[in-house]
Amino acid sequence: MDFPTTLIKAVKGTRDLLPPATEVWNGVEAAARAVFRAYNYHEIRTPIFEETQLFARGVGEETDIVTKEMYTFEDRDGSSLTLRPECTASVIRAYIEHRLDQRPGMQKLYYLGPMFRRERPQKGRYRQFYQIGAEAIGSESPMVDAEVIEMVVEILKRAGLAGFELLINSVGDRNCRPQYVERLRQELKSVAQGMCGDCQRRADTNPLRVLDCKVEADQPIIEKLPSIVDHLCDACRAHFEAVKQSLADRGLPYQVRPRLVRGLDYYMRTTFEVVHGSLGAQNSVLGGGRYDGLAEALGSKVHSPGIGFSIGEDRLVMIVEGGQSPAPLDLFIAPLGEPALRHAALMARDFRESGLSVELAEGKLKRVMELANKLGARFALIVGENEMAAGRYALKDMSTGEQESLTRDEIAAKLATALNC
RNA sequence: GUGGGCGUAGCUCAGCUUGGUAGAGCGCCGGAUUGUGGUUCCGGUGGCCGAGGGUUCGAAUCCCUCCGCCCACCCCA
Repeated sequence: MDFPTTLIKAVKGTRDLLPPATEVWNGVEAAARAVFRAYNYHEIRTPIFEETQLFARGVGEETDIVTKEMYTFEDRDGSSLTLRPECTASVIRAYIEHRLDQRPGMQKLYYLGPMFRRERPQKGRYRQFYQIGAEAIGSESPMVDAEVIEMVVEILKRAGLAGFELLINSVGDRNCRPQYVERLRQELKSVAQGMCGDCQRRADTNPLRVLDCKVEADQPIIEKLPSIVDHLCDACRAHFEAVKQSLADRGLPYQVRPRLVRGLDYYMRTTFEVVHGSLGAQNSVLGGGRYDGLAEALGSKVHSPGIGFSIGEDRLVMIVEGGQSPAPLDLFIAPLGEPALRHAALMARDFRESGLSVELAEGKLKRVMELANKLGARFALIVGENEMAAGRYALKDMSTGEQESLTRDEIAAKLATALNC
């Protein structure tokens, strides 16, 4: 008998989510769905892969994301497909394709599911990762920005997260941003040589990223660089002020971070991020922003301004985990002997039908009681010959050890009261 | 793509410096207790010591190569 010498394992950067961790994932997702519902967002499910061009156009042809960090492959007919690295482009594509702009009001859509990136994995960053996100399409109002931010904070709270910080910024629009970037580039020409190697390179290739440098020695220089919030055009400044005002009205604490510059071309005006200290180098739990030109870039004939965010679910689960325990088992049934087993199977079905989680296992009583304990059962029900003859069964409360002899109706009533609280 | 750390039981790890044929705790299984769990006690199962090659009488241990995982960088969706 030959056994394979190399075990097949989950591929690099992917992982299995096992119970009881999956309970935490479901808890986070349930919290998100509840909040989405409260804000009148509705779920959209887009394909997990798309034509490569969608992401290339949406994200920017020249970015690292497109050139080397996507899961791109050739289909059998020669077309280039890509596993979605994010969902915003897909949502906008669907919005255009199905003329959702013709539907009444704004489109408020949410999604959740796996995304893919082809990078070296590290803490909180996997090749298959999960995002929960939403897009509000069809309005430029700063009130929408604030509501989206309020909603995402509500999701985090509802999911059980505490101790996070909300960071916001405005990156301007097509008018003022290029001017600011040029200004920054000029400024860097004189100071860049005093900075770290990465920054010297970025000063040319991607000046905005210099602002995000973490090298300690560079910080004094960065402090003196011009800030984007001082270079917004009138319209962008008014928008930003209105967003901040609305956040204040809503009692949402935030910090303005002029150095919060999202890397993607399509972001305009409001950008935001939530960070949490326990995450290591990848400390961002969620990011989002306004993308008023994206729909046009993807071929929309109508102006479809939007704002959205996506939560890194892997990271959120990582910091929420531990606070929640797996769902307990309501009832464990221990039948003794063959006739009791058949009888118990029917009892199990009835209790399950009434909404309880029920497990049933045969074997030596000591053995199955041990199992009941390990499974975290709230109650154990012993079904033996004595019980069947008497029509009264032994119901044991596993936490107190108390046991009483009850009829089926009494058991049902007792379980209902004990478990409904 | 680049750098660093780590691969020994299901899990967490010791053993490696100074080579002598594999350990602990937890878990799992059984017993003390023929129909009663948790605590306790006793016993047991469990390892191609990541893979391949080399040195040696002898390698988990020393050397080389490869693979995998983790962390960080680049970048960030």
